[in-house]
Amino acid sequence: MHRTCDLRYMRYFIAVAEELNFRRAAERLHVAQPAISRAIRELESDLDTRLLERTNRRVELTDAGQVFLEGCRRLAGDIEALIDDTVRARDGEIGHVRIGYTDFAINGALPAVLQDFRARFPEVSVELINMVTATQLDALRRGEIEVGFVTGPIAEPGLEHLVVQNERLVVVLPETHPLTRLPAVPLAKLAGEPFIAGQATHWQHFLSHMIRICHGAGFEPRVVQEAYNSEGIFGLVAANMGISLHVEGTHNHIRRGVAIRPLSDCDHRVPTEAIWWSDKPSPARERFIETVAGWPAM
Amino acid sequence: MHRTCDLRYMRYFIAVAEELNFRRAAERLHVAQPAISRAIRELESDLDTRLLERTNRRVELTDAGQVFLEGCRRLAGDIEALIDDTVRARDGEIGHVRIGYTDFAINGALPAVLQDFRARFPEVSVELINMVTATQLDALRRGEIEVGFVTGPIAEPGLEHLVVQNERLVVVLPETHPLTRLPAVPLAKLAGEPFIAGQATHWQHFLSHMIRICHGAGFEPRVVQEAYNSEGIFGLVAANMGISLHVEGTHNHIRRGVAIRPLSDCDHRVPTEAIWWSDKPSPARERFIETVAGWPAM
DNA sequence: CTTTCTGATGCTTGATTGTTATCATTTGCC
DNA sequence: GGCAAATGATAACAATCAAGCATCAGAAAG
Repeated sequence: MHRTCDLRYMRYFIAVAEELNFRRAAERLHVAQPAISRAIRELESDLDTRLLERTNRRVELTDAGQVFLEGCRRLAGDIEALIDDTVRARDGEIGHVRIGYTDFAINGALPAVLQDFRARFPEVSVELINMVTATQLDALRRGEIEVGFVTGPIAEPGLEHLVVQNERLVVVLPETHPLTRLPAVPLAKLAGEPFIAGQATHWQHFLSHMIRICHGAGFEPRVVQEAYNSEGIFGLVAANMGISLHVEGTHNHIRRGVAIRPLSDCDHRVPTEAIWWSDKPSPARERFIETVAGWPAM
Repeated sequence: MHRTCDLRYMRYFIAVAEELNFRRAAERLHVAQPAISRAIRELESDLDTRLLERTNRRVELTDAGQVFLEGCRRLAGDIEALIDDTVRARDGEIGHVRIGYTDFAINGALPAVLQDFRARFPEVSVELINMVTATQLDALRRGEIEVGFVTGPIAEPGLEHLVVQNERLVVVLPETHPLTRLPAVPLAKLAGEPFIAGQATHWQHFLSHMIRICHGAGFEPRVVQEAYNSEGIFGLVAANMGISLHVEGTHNHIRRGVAIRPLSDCDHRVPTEAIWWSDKPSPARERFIETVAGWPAM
């Protein structure tokens, strides 16, 4: 049972079993007939089992040979399939990608990108994990996700990025707030307002945008309440506890009791970026990034 | 994709992928380390796919390598299983036997033998085909059955046999027949009776026994009706159309309207034999014949 | 009885695989 | 910072294995 179950020998055996003739099998395999004779002899010797009952005039399968033949056929097919799968894994046509995403990303183009990707690579399974930007950066470092959709800008060596959204900010107001009467709100009008914001420990990447533009308008935002996520912020605004700033993509996400207004004097944009570790090769991830890059809206 | 999917290389790859260390893999396989390096390189070259991402200090699987590893493991297991199946087919532990049997055999020890065989070799499938002796001989010649249970004696070169039953004859009488008053019937009393017999074209092997013993008692049986099988014979006797001779094993098979009596002056016996083609090897058939031979009642 | 077809065998050659010795690089330690 | 240890890669050589060629032996066919 050493070199026996060499696949070459199995192929030889399949040919002989199908032709029931050593010479024809040899021709089919483009080898000389003695090679076949010896291959079969070695197979039989290693298995300690007669596979072909052969006289000088007739060749026929033994019962064991019949069983072995069926097994060899199955194995030959399995190997072809395995090679195919391996190559397709190399090309990223089968595999798995784990993707982190922020609330901003899921309210933006991410759903459409995912749909496109699943249509183009149906055999790549996608795992989606909601995380804030900072958590995604950790997860990337630990190899727990292949791609993050985060609030940028991110500049870390070894981390590649692709901007997928670049959104203006909007004011989130309680429906009854006086500023809702304006079609667009100047930033300075928010100076004295109580602010609702995401938790400082998790939302730092967005908060730095918020603080920067408030400073640009000459005031420090007065944060009266922190919320865990976008849902929480909108809820607290609806409860009239304050106002907030958010990205414009949130218009996909209307909430009763809340009014959204653009800023009249602020061109600042908050980028959402796909980021990944450029030195960790992952074919499925590359196909995913290609899909992201090819998405027209980006 | 030529010699790549050699199993040796697959085993090498499995070892490296499990150890994630070329040297340890080499030790585990009892070969030198360069052999491993080259095997992996050839695998990768033949598949045109990088399987292991390796620096001088760390080895890790690529996505394609992971897919290939799982496939190799599965294939390695399948090959072991195939070898095992092949050896078991050689030993007749798995396989198929087609068995012909007469009415006499199925009323005798055959059912018990079959039960024993299926208990001992549950993975040998048994196909049972009811045929008269002459048909079984044809089927054997054509290779349509491996074993026949026939009415003997059979003496044909190349055909081995084993006597499984050796039965006295009994008289089959209509319930109302005067001879039923005797506990045992002398043969000569049947001289003038109308006989029911199996079809001459099919039942020749049994008929020759019947005719021989009648001649021994000094008369020629007067056959008034032919039947297709035992059921038919018993039915015609019950219908008072005549009497018949049958083997004693038929007492397993009581029919309303029919009485069975032994012959008082006839020691002649009708053998039922298992027969098979001695020069056609069939491991499952050999196990079956061994079971037949070991059956205590035979 | 010869011819033809079959699979088997012995010998030689070429290819594949393994071993030894060595290198280049990285990591850890003093 | 330099040295030792460990790792995978490489080159050259040796052993093994498999293929080809020529030929043989036995059976069927004419």
